[in-house]
Amino acid sequence: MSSEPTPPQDAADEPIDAAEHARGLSLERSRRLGQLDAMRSAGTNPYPYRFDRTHTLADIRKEFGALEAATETEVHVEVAGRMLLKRDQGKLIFASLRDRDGDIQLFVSKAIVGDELFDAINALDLGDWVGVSGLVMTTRKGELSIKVNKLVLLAKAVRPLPDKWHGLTDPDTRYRQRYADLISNDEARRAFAIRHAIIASFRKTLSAKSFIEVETPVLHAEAGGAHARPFNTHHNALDMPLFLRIALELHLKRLIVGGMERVYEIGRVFRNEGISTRHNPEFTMMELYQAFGDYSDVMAITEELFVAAALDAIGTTIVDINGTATDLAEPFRRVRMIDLVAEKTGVAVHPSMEREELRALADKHNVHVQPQWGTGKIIEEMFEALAEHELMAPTFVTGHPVEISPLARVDRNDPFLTERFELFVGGRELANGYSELNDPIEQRLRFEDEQKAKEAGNAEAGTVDEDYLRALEFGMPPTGGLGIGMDRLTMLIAGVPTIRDIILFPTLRPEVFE
RNA sequence: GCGCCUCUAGCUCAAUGGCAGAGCAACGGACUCUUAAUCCGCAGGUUCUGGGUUCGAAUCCCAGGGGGCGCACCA
Repeated sequence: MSSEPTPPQDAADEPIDAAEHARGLSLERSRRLGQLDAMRSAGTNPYPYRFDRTHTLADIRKEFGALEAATETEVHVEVAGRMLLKRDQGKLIFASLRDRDGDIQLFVSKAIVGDELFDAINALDLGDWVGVSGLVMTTRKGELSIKVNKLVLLAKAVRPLPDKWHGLTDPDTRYRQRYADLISNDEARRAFAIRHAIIASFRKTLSAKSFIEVETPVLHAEAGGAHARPFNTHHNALDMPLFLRIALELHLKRLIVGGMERVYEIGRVFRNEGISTRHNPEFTMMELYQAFGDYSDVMAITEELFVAAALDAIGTTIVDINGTATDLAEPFRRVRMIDLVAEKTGVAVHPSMEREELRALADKHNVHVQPQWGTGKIIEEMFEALAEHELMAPTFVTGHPVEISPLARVDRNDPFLTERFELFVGGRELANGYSELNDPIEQRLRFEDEQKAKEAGNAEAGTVDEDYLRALEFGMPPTGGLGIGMDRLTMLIAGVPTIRDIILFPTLRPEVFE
């Protein structure tokens, strides 16, 4: 409002020195900042506090999308959005306005708004936020429009938008200036809408199954629940080292001990490892635990979650995997890890075999075996080297050796294997689950093996978590557990090739501002 | 960490050893049904940074920085 105090503004405040003043961007910013000063001098706040709209742009399109061409209505609406395009016709201006989920054309006639407002609208820059009131209409060509009566600037854009047709293409700029990417690239907006829909779908599905959503600590005294290098941090008041969590698992299972029966968490985990098209140092996991079930129950839940998420996010269960249309609604293939290795090597393998025999087989297939690896680890390495990357259609790989699965329960039919699965799609691991080990005596032995591996120099190995063992000693019912990589699932459903396209602000080196 | 590629106007891109250019955006002008509006005019440059070769470097070489891809790491 005009009575609001306007802080003193001076163009000389701008940190643009005289030598730079003639340069393109500086010149453009100066011009727009000059508009701000002029508005303030005239008693108008270029950044007003609020605007009440009657409709979103999608509302208008839904309600009036069927209007015939050249229709004038008496329906008065108030809308708000960012002005992205402007087509000046002399005494008529067409502009494109966009809000969160729609767009619409503004029809501005000099005869209706008068000379002063017409000139003000003409002086707006692409990128400015505006609030508009007017009547719903269609043009002679049939374009749904708002015949503008009044228009107010809601926020001035001082920087110019990216190219109106090509948007932003430079990956560096797209990730660093995600705001500009979202303004100018439809594909970016689409990917993050899909991400939201998937997470919302998970919550809906799990709530319907009586799962409770919980939040467990991100700061851990011990980084357990997976094999990965953690980020280290420090608590000042307690003067103690802490780790950012690498998994959600051990706290959620404590809640199963506590009797919550069905819990899940969707949360960020942190792994201090390489960055690639499939890895970001912080990423989002969904883990759930269901009392009285085993790994077959959580495999079924995995399929159900995937199908519902795809339907909710993109309206179909058909997704593209490396150029092949694949229906997620079909039951996922199930195959044991040892059978995949046998298939690739032509030799039946099993963790009970002599280590030397497996090592020779691995050598033959150029899998380099490290001295501390046991038979189970050798089998897994052969699986990863020979079979994993070829698993395109969704495949549950099951029966991981005990050696590499310290938290999973031994297979009821084979003491060398666990009741575990990993889900692979497009050659990538998307999920991991098992019948949870709930015998505290056996869990202690498994932890002690981990501790030995860590002391032998394996930085990813775990340690003995005494509190977790104490929890198990109170008794954990039979439980099935599942973890799903939400980022990779989103990549699959959105059909994007890199994890940076579905993480709003991926990890980058810090930008240097001069 | 290693290898390959890449970095030019606000944005999208040309120029491959010989005068740094175009489109969009901006600026000035024309236009009352356009929609990537159109048309006329004008302006905008530390070619990522530093060094070198050369009569001459955006271009070739060296070093550094950002980014991409691949490898390694990621049980």
